[in-house]
Amino acid sequence: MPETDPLSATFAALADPTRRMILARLADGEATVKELAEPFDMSMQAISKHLKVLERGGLIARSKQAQRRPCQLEPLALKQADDWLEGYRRHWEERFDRLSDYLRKVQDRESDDGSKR
Amino acid sequence: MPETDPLSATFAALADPTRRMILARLADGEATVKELAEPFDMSMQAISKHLKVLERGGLIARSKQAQRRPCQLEPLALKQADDWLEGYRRHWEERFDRLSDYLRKVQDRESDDGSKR
DNA sequence: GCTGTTGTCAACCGAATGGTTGAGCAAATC
DNA sequence: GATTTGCTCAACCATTCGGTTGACAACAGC
Repeated sequence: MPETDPLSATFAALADPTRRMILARLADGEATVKELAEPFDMSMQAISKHLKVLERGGLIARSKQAQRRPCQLEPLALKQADDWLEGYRRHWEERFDRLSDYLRKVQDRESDDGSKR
Repeated sequence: MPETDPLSATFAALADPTRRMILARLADGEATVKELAEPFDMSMQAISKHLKVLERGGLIARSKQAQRRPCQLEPLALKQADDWLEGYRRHWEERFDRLSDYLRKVQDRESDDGSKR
């Protein structure tokens, strides 16, 4: 995925359960590649690639201490994904409202049935 | 991408500018494949494929009227993506708070400098 | 019953993804 | 200085992606 726009790179990085688990781990604080690879049945090289995808998506930042290359969460990209979703919030809230209306009506009708019985 | 988990399918569907533009169009209301393809310099087959990806991501629903196959936004998947992001909200809010603190400190220091001048 | 419109399916293509193994680098340790 | 540890790079592989073209199905209108 060469020269993609930032938002696409972010969403693409999020579209993988392994990478989302890595992010979950990083939410608890900095970690090295070794530590991140630990829980997975996968080579460290594979994890290294996942980290590169996360980095391109702006989701993590990497530092350098000795031969270790610790990663930390970079929340700005997450916020930008959230900002994009924000533009659609009213859609699911409206849908939720309609659902509530419907449930209320159904309940009213059931109450009527009950009174007739 | 076979038998992916729903959240991954949703994020993957969002990771393409064409598909996000399609969603933006659908936010204004139902549209046919032809109408959706209109603004793009791309075959209708390509759009049809994008729609299939969006459908697999749970982002759109399709009905059937005559030979037309209109699409509409399905906001639940967007909400679920948002719910996932919700778990990280505190991270970017904390970061924002730290930035505010920093800016406040810088401003204080500049005020000191000013008083010394 | 033709003809045009709308849309999908199938096959193909080049590029990207997600994994592997093997080699190698750089810093810490013996 | 030799070895181990932590990590990346390069090459390879199968699969998926994003687009194309061509054929065709289903319905509408003449």
